[in-house]
Amino acid sequence: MNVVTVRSRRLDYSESTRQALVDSAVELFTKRGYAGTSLDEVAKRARLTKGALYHHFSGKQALFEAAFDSVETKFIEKLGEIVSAPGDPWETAIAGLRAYVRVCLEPAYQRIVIHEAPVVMGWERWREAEEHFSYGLLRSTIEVLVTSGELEQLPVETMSRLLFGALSAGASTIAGASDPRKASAEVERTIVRVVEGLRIREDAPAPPEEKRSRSRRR
Amino acid sequence: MNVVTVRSRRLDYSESTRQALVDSAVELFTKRGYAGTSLDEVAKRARLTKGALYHHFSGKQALFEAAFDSVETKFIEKLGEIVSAPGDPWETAIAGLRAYVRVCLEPAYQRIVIHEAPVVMGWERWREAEEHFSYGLLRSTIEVLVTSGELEQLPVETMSRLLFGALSAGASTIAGASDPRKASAEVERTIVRVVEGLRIREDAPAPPEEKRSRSRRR
DNA sequence: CACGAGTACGTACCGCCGGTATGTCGTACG
DNA sequence: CGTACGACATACCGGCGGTACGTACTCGTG
Repeated sequence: MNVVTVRSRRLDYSESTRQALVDSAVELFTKRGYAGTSLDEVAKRARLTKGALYHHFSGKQALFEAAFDSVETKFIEKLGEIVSAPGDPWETAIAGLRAYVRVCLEPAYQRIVIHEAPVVMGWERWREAEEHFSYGLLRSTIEVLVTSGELEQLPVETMSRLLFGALSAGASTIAGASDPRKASAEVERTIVRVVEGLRIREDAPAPPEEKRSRSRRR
Repeated sequence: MNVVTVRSRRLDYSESTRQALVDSAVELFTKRGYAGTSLDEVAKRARLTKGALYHHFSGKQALFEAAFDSVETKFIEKLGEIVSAPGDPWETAIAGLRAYVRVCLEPAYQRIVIHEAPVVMGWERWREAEEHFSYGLLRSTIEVLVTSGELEQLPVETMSRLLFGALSAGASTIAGASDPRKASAEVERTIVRVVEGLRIREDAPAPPEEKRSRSRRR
């Protein structure tokens, strides 16, 4: 009959239970952290048992990575549209910056992606995964700004790393602040100011390449 | 006789075993991380048992915090001398920056203080502890720069947080780079450039306060 | 010096949790 | 209609954090 095998109802069910497990994991990891969450809890909250969990995932780490992917894809989609929108690259980049700060306020993103992922997955693997998500977005945006002559000629990779770290710290600050709205405004303002400090202004050309401001040596 | 009771030899021994436990914890936490280290291992490496460990510390968390304090005090001392040295505030601050980047390359500092502490201790408690250590130092340095008119008038707290995050990310980048020396040089150069972007240059006074610089070429 | 008390550990054990091995039920397929 | 396989559930193990308790040594006191 159909050359393309129709996706069986059974597979649909299976996929839905897998998604239920991931959703449950995201919730619990967000609330109690990786170490504080037991697999029995995750399974129970999805009205399943640990057996089902170990059928779909090879272990706790794999479950966490699935939760990580889920959170990333959920929050980063819109961000991609923003920074890839047509218009002045500088303006869109700044808009992306502001949007990302807002994403960082989501508890799930904050705890799972920013705080726990580097520890749970290991920094190397986290870095690798981030290439396809928020960091990759930031990096490509910066690359555009540098090649279009808006930003100072600095190593893109390094600059992206530093800015990414600053953004994460800003997000944590906002989340932990007594007045999040005020903190959010300050972080946005400061971050934008930092980036503008790296902007190339044609009215005052930057000093040619490496230049020692003082007689400071070594 | 001595009015002040002399410290008994027994207390000396006790203190030394405590220190041995802390040293062992620092080593193992650095190599295998918090979750990957068992208390039996820590005790065994110090030629003790878990009983001794639980006599000196209330639990695994408390042991970690002791290790955290140990690492911080060990590496931050020299940094404090550097930034509190007399001389041009800008130059000493930059010197402090470079020195801190080097501290961040220490594996123990990297893993325990930067990566695991916020997760293990909880971000709020980590932030509180950092007030007395590296973050406190950075913050006070920035405060000096702002009040002495070297740096742009921005919220000191926020600026410190962002810079601290950028530094941590830079350290991680260096540690994970295939060519650490090159990466280190790039991070230093970029960080310094970022801070210089926030510097107030009297030859070209910055636009008064908040100002939309809307004139932009493409 | 005798002796009780407190300190500095060691030993034995418990409960939880990640992981594994195995069983069971339903569905697709020949 | 039987059978093989996927989608779970159940039972169990080992390791680890934490606790309870035992013990030896020391110190202060009469």
